[in-house]
Amino acid sequence: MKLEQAIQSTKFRNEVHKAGLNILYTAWWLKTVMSKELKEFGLTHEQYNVLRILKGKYPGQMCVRDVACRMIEKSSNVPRIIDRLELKKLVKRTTSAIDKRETVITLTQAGITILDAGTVMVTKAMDGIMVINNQEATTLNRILEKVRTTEG
Amino acid sequence: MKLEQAIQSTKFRNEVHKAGLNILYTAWWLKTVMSKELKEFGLTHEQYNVLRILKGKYPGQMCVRDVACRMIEKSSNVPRIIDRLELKKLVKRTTSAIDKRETVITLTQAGITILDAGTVMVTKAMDGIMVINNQEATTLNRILEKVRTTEG
DNA sequence: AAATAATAGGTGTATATACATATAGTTTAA
DNA sequence: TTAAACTATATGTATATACACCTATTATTT
Repeated sequence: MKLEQAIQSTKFRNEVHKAGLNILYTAWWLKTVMSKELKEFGLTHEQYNVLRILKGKYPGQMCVRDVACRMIEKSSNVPRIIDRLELKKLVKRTTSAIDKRETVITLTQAGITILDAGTVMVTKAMDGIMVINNQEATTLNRILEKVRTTEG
Repeated sequence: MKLEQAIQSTKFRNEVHKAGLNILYTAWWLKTVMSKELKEFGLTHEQYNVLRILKGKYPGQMCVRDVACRMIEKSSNVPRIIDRLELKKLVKRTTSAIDKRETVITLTQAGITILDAGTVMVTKAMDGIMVINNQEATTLNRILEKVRTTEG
């Protein structure tokens, strides 16, 4: 669907302004698709991301801060997302012996199982809907990173 | 900042997968920049969007449904966003005389004033940070719309 | 005309974001 | 070595998202 139809507007200051709205809308759309796939596993998009990050070091562990700095949305409240994962017994929390300030998060077997199942679905869905070729993706990545040039 | 640094990961299935994450991260980044600009006006990003949508028909009015279908994030709970705008006296709610189910929303003078001031700041910020040229923006728009081909 | 369906908006609940503050533990420096 | 600064995590609050459900009103059907 064209952006004009999606937000019922044709008034953009210029192509750059339109690109900003297009990025926001496409991100919302992607998140919605992912969330729908994850629903059958009782996972939210954000819970899934935390599990995926933890898997990156599995069977090693990560502290809350390590998870947080790998999140796409930097303002995510990781302790609270972990609360919910812990309730569902998908992760375990322990206090680090080396630095008692740190909380060490461990993926449980149930966590691995549900993550792998979710990943199959999400990957299939993404490959099915993001119908752009490799060259287009490379161009997209280049321009998005140029958009963020002034970052930080 | 490169995506790899931003989310401290270099493992992407392919360029398309990376593009998906890049879209999500860039969207979060854009929203963060906008929200910071709007903070001095006591507006959230979403409240600002509702005001902007209402301005599109000003001095005409819009019902809640008309606002909702123009929102970038379609799952936004518009009645509740309007609750907050009404508390700040930036909009007024009245029941439509023609169809008593409809709630008609009107921008107040205070709403127009704060919206215009916010727009100056947001526009300046966006023009300052989105340093891509017209051709790049056009390419970006074309690819993003191709990404969403399967939508609906 | 009465019953049924459809629609608009509001409300409840769980989760997440955004940000401020609190608390415990660690490091540094006077 | 004690005080001060810093760090990691948790917690509190307001707002938003996502989605289900309720109520009032309007449209449709029989």
